[in-house]
Amino acid sequence: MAKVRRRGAVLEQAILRAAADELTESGYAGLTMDRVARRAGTNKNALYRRWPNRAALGVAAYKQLVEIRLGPPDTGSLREDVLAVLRQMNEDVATPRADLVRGLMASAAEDPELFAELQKMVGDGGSSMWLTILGRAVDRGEASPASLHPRLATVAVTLLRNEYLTGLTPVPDDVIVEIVDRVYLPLVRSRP
Amino acid sequence: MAKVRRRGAVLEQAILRAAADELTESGYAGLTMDRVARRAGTNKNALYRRWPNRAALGVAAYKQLVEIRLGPPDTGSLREDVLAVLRQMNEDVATPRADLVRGLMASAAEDPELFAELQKMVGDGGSSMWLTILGRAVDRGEASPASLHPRLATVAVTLLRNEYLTGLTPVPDDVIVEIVDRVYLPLVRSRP
DNA sequence: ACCATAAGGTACCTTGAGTACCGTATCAAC
DNA sequence: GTTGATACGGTACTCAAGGTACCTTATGGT
Repeated sequence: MAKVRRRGAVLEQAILRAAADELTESGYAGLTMDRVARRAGTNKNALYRRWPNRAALGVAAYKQLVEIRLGPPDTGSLREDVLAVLRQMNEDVATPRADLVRGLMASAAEDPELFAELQKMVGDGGSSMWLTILGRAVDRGEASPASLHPRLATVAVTLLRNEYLTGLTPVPDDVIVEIVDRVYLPLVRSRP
Repeated sequence: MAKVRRRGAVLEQAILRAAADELTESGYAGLTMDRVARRAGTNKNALYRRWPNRAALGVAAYKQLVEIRLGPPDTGSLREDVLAVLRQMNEDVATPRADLVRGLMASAAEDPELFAELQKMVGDGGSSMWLTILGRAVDRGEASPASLHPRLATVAVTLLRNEYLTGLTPVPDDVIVEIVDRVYLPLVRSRP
């Protein structure tokens, strides 16, 4: 019996891979320690040696899933840039992912450190990206320089995130357009 | 042994009361069927005869907690009105309640009907109240008539809700002021 | 070649959701 | 009253899943 025994980083990656797969297939509810262990071809010990509990593994696995970040679009028009980002996000976050974030948030709330980590991935809103997009728009005269403030710049994502956290995904395209045309564009153009 | 046996609505109220108490004391995680039953002086049968599962009971109990709605303030100034509502909300929703909403949302997501009900309580944002506040502001010339649109009117609550759903509560007062002064007021004043 | 370390294997504890049954108080209808 | 359906109380159970304990064995460093 040739039992090649994986160790360290190799095994860790295998576990994370298994966990991420489980997340995408069955959501956070489907992420049980036994299933992940079995799928990774190992057992719960190996998991608990690395993560203190299910929530921590969940967050780590989720991190794998969101690593694929793309740069800001540059269509030459603020409206198109914003629509592109929101639509992209709406696709990424479609049905299974929203459940996932809800589950993780609920489950990680007990551990402040873990929650903070999750927050970085979910709640941040990527303000630097938005400031880039807006910066270009300011140069083109499409937005006021006063709009270059994180809270203001991320209003569009924040509203969309609210939609899929409190509603059912995916968000209809009309809603996205409404957010952009009735809220975001008027806001960044205005003169405070 | 004089066993006065409660039935129907009486018992139902007792259960809901017990569940609501459990929610405020220990959060959604503390809402176990056994505990609620014991606290209400009954047993799980009585619970399952009324609600199909824990999530449904949780939502029903939560409804009890949020029934106390107050009307919109009328300070004579839009800024003060908005600040008052947001600050009130921030107090109401302080620490335990945010966990609660997160837990319920995650747990109710499987049942669309239940989720919709919860959404009405959490996600709605009370657009009618906001339209009232804004309506007065329009009369005073503090806001543009074009701002009388649900999506636009509720932007402030939505941003605040996002804070306490993705962050840890309570939200610092600076954040509330920032939302009002840098986003909401400029938005409702502007007119393209 | 040795040895601490970390795998694998398995069995276990505990909590909590949900179910099944049974006896009995309550209420309505006759 | 007497009867009969309903629904409450009590208890005991199943099942799934998080988390722990303990032992054996492969692995890689010294």
